[in-house]
Amino acid sequence: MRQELTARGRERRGQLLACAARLFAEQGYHPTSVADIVAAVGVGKGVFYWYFASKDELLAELLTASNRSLRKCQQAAIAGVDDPVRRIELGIGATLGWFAAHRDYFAIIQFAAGDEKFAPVLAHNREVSLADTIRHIKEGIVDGRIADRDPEMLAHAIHGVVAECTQHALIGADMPVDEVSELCVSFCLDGLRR
Amino acid sequence: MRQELTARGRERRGQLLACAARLFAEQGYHPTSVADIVAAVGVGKGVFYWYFASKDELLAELLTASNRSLRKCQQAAIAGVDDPVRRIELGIGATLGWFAAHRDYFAIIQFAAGDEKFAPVLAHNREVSLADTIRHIKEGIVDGRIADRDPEMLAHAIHGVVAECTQHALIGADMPVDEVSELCVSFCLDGLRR
Amino acid sequence: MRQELTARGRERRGQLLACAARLFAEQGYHPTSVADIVAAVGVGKGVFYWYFASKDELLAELLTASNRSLRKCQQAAIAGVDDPVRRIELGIGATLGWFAAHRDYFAIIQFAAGDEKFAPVLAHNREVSLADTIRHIKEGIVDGRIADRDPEMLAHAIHGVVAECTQHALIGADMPVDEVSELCVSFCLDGLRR
Amino acid sequence: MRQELTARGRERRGQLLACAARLFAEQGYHPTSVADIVAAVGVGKGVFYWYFASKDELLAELLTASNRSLRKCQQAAIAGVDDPVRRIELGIGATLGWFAAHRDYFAIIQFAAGDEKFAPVLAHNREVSLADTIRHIKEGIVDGRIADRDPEMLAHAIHGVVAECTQHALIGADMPVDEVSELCVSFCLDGLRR
DNA sequence: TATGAATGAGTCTTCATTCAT
DNA sequence: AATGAATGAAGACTCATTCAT
Repeated sequence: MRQELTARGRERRGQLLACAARLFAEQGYHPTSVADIVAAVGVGKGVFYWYFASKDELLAELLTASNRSLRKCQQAAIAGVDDPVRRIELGIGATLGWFAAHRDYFAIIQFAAGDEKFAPVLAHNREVSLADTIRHIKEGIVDGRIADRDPEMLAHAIHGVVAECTQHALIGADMPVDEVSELCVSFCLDGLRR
Repeated sequence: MRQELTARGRERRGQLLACAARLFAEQGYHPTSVADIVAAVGVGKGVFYWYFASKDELLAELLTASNRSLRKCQQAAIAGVDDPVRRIELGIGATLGWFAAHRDYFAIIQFAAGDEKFAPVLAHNREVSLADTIRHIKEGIVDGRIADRDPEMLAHAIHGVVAECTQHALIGADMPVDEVSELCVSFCLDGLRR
Repeated sequence: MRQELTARGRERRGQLLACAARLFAEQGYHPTSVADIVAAVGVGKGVFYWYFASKDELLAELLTASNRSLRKCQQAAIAGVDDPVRRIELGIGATLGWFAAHRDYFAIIQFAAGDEKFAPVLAHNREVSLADTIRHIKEGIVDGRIADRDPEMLAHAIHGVVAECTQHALIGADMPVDEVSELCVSFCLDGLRR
Repeated sequence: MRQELTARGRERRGQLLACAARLFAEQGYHPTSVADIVAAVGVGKGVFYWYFASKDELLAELLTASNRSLRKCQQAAIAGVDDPVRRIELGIGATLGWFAAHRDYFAIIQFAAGDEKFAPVLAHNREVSLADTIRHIKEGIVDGRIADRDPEMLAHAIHGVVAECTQHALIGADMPVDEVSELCVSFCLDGLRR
């Protein structure tokens, strides 16, 4: 809505975003009312609508902002690494690390995935992330390091492993990132057998 | 609410359940009102509350019923099979097959997973299913057919692969079950490498 | 919204319509909240939306219903009269009589005329009424009883006279209908001069 | 609010007035927010309240200013004319001409006429204008040029004709002022008959 | 003078649930 | 078993107005 904000404005906006993220993660999106959010920040109701067009828009922004942050993290992790398999390993680690540091977002993303209205935004985010993984896989196949199967499906499989392990081991069981990461990596690279 | 239902009553209840499932899958849980459901069935609003204590309860029932059905399907698939690795393969195939035949439930389960109120029910369902997988994995480890790593994490990894591939390949891309199944199995068993 | 209503339902609907009309006339449309209306009827807020899709829709219905009533009155007045000039006279009288008996509607119609959203509905009502007047005028011209000028403009002029005199003499000054009617008729038929 | 304004101040005030008039005419009074007005002028919200005590006050000012302008126009038209009938003719023409040149105000006045809050202001404006017309009529009656009927009612009738024809022929159909004027005059002076 | 930010009462509307018949 | 009607708490959002700077 607003394009140019004063320093104070940017801060308020950030407060609202952060507060909303926390409340959404704690109580869920629908159970959290705009009134709850502004009360938590300690401002009037109008403030919310000065900075955001709607509650939905705020969530959408949370989604895109978190995705931006996650991708930045992933890309920093693989910067300068040539080996595609190694890039996959590092990407998995970066993703797990990011979620460990931003646990709130996991619940938010999971909610959004189950809602008709936000699924499209998430789908787009996922596409982008997937495309990266697919690229690494294709390079790996060319190099002969990765078995020659449908790269898209393989990418999905990796994402599935990471998502599930994030939820169970990081969010649920609070295991150390490295350990979880190692398990995901070894499962993805070597599978069950031996 | 009712314990004993007439034949007609059981049918009504079934209609409501089926109609609700369809509408929840199409439009989402919250966007579907009780009024929508009874209108779709063509009955008055009171009927709904004759058979269900609340809208939430109906969803919970949908969740447990679908889980019961899925498990039955999985168990039928592995009945009489001794090889644990083979049991895992068959379980994956059965799961994918079930979702292919009950696509509506995928959306419903996904919604429930993102909702504070229903996550517990799902978590329980998942526990049960996981326990099965873990058992197979442990046997496989004892047999020396499966690498000796944390069986719980491995089970989660498998579930993640199946969930993601269900969503992408079955629901999204409408690929044939066998093909998807084969890919999931080979990924889980052999991993990416070679 | 509802199509089939029980007797009780029809009554409620009528109460809401009548109450709303009174309040709109007394305080204006915008200053009257849905809460005011249901409170005046003594029912819960949901009842309003059981019978009407929105506050706007209720007003629209008030507008069309009142128009229907007015037209019925006008047509009853001229039924069986052949002389077009006489029909104009009788139509003017019927219109004034109707407004005298339904003073509330005058304010409502006047409000609606000034609102972008309802002007179209009114415009349509006016078209219909105008068409009648034009027909009479044309017949009068053919008969040689009425001067041969643009019938549409003449019809508008008559409507203007009636509207203004309704507002001033009936609503404002509470003059007897017959007297006002006579003045309108003589003005329209004979003009100012002598 | 302010009594003495700088040149720049007067200009700003004028901009706000003009912009508001345009927006009110285009979208209606209530649908136009103060935010819309200041955005259209390109200033901050505070500016509005520097020059006007409230949105209502701005509209009231628009109403009185437009009335002042209209009256000036009418009086210029009849200046130095003795014949009362001729003065009526000229007044009608001047009124139609003014509205043709200030179409925006028609919608604004029409809105105000239907609003409890502004009707009084308009009523007063109308009184003044009516008084003029009544004076001409009375003189005409004394002269024997105008039939001896209630001058107030006659004045209202004339105003009704002019209002309706303004709306229909000028605003709606965009007919040339002279033509509309001639029709109004002939209707008012001669009526329908012959 | 001017601005961006803040206020908060007030509005419409939805909907799960209950009730009288 | 079933219905149409009723309830009312709760929610998102608007906007005229005010304030700190």
